[in-house]
Amino acid sequence: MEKTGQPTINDVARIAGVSKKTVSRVINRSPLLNDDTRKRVEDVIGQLGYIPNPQARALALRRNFLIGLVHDNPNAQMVLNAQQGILEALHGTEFELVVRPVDRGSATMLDDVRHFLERQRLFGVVLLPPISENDTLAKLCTSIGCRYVRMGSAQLDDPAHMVTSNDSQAVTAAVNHLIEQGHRRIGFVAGPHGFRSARERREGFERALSEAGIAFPRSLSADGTYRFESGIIAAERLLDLMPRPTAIFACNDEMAAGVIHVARQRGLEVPRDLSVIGFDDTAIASHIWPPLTTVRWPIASMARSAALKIISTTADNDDGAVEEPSMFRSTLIRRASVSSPTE
Amino acid sequence: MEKTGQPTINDVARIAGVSKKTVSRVINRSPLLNDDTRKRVEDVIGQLGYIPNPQARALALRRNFLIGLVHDNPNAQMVLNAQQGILEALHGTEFELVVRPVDRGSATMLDDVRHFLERQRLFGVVLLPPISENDTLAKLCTSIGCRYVRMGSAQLDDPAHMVTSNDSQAVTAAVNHLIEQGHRRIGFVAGPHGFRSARERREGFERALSEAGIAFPRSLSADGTYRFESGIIAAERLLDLMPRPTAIFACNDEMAAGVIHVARQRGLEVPRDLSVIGFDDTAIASHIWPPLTTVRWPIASMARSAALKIISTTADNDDGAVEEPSMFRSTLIRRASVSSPTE
DNA sequence: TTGTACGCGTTATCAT
DNA sequence: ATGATAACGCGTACAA
Repeated sequence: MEKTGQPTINDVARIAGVSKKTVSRVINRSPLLNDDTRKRVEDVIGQLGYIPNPQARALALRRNFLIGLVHDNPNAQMVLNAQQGILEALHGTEFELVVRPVDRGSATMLDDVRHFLERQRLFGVVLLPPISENDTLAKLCTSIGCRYVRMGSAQLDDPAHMVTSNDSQAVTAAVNHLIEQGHRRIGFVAGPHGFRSARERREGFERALSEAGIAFPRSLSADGTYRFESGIIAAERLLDLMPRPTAIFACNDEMAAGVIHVARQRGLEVPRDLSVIGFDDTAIASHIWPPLTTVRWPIASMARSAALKIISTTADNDDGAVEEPSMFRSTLIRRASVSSPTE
Repeated sequence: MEKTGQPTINDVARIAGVSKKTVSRVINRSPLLNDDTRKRVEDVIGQLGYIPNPQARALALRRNFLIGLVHDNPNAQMVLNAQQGILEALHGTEFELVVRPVDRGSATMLDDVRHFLERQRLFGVVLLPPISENDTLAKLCTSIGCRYVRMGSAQLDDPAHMVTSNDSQAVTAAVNHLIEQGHRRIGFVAGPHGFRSARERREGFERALSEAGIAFPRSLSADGTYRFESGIIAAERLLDLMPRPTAIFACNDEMAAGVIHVARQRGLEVPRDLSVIGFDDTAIASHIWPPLTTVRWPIASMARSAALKIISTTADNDDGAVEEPSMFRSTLIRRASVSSPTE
C-alpha cells in the first residue's frame, strides 16, 4: 500500500498469490488466462479498490494517454463544443483531454506549441480553426511524431488528418434562401483575410449570386474580422448605400449581431426592412432579437470524429482513422431574421 | 536516444561525461553544483534538445503535474474564462490543465468524479460553480488526498480551499443604482433553487430594497434557471403585472437577455420603458441591444488565484496557499440598459 | 561536489 | 497458463 494510500499492482499480486505479470494480464484482458485465476485476481482488485497508475503505464508503454486541444478560436461556445465532442470520444477510454490556447499573433507561437507537444509527449492533438489552417503547425506535429487531426472548412490535409465541413456549400444554400425570398441586393460581411473559412464562405456567397445571375458589385462587400465590432463598422457602410441592400449575409453570428445592432439603431426593423443571415449558430444566434437565421456546423461531431481518428490510429496503421467520417454537412437553421423584401 | 527519438537523461549523462544524478541536479537547479559541470551539462542538454519526461518524473516523485478543472457551468464564456485564468497560473510551470465537465443531474456524478480523480491522481482540482457548492464533492477530494480549491460566491470553505466573489454586495450596488435612478417597482428574476450564487444574489437584492425602505411583494419575484428561456417566462409574468415594474434585475445575463427579448416583443423600449440589469458580464451582455448594464465578476482572476493556491500548496504546508488572495470584488458595468423611469 | 544503487508502478521478454 | 527478470526515465539515500 505504501504511504500514497493507493494499492499497487504488487499489493494485488501478493494478496492474490500470483505474480504481478498475471495481474497485468488481468488488467489488460489478456485472453490466455485461467478463468479462476482471473476471477481471484479481479476479486482482490475490487476488494482493494486497486486502480492502475497511468503514469507508470505511460512510462512502460512509452506513450501517454493525453489528447491535446490546440486552439486560438475567439468564440467560447465553439471551443467548448469542440471540447465536448472530444470528451465524448474519450469517454470510457483511458485518455484525458488537455487544453492549450495559443496566441496566433505571437511570434513564438510555433515554438510554444512545439515545446508543449514535446514536453508532454501528447498522444495526439486536435487542431481547431483557425490555427488548424496553419500548415507549418501540421508539419511540426509530423516532425515530432505527434498524431494530429485538423478541423476546418476545406480539405487541407488527407482524410486521416482532417475533418472538414462544407462551409462553402452551406453558404450557397443560405444565400439561395435569400434569393428565393426575392432579395437581389445582398450585402456581404467578410471574414478576416488569411482565414480559410472566410475564403470558403465568400466563395459560397459568390457562387450563389453568380448562379442566379445576380451582380455582386464591390460596394456590397465589406471587410470584417469575425468580431462583433467589425460587424457594426461593416453595417454602417453597407446601410449607407443607396439603394440600401435588402439583405446582408455576415460570415459569422457575432458580426451578424453587429449588423442587427446597427439596423436597429437606424430604426430599421429586421427582417421587415433588412434580412440578415449569420454563420456558426452559436448561442448568440438564438438569444438576440430577432432570432438569427444562420448556418450550423456540427463542431462537436467533428471534434468527436477528430478525436476518434487519433485514438484509433496505431503507430503502423496511420489510416485506420479513415474509417471515421471526414466530411460533415453544415445546415441552414431558419429563424426569424429573414423575410421577403418589402419595397 | 533509443527508438522513441527523444533523448533521455542517460544520453545527456553519457555525452556530458557525468552521472545522471548530476544531470538531475542541473534540471532541478540544485545549488550545490560546480559551475563548469553545470555549464557542460546544460550545453549538452541544449545541443540534444533534451526534455525531461514528465511521466517518469511523476512516477519517481509520486505525484503528477496535472491540474483538473471540474465544472458543470452551462455558460461557455465563463468556463473558458476560468480555463484562461488557470492556464495563466500554470504558464511557465510544468503543470498542465485537464478539463472535466460533469453532469450534476446524473446520479453517478460523484462516482464519476471520484473515478476521474483516483485514476489520474491529479495534483489538484479547481471546482467551478455551481458544482463547487457541493460539500460532498469537497469532502471527496479531501478523502482521496486531492488538493482542491472551490470558486464561489460565498465562503463555503476555509481560505486555503476557496476563492470567493462578493456577489451579494455587488447586487446591492446594482440595485442601488436602479434606486438612485428613481426606480421603486423593481422586478427580480431569481436563479435556480439550491444554487448558492442564486441565494447570494437574492440576498443582495433584498438588502438594497430593504435599506431603501422599498417593499418587495412576492409578485415582483419570478423564478429562473439561469437560462435564456427562463428569463422569457419570468418576464412574461412580470410584465403582465399592473402596474408594471419599471426595472428588472435578472440574476444572470442570459435571463436578462430573455427579459429584453420579451420587452421588445411587447413594444416596450429598453431602457425608456424598462430598465434591465444582468449579472456575469458574459459576451452576450455587450452584444445585445441595448448593451446590458451588468455585474462583472473577475472569474479569470479568481481561477488564476485558485490554481496558484493549488500549486503553491505543499504536502506539509496546507496553507501556504493563504497568501494568494481569496476575496474578489465584482463590479457594476454601466451600459445602456438603465435609465430613469419615464412615467 | 559528485557518483552508486535502488525504488517508483507498470509492461515486455522469455522462460517454464 | 504463469512467473522471474529486465526495462521505462527519473529521483533520492547514502556513500565517496
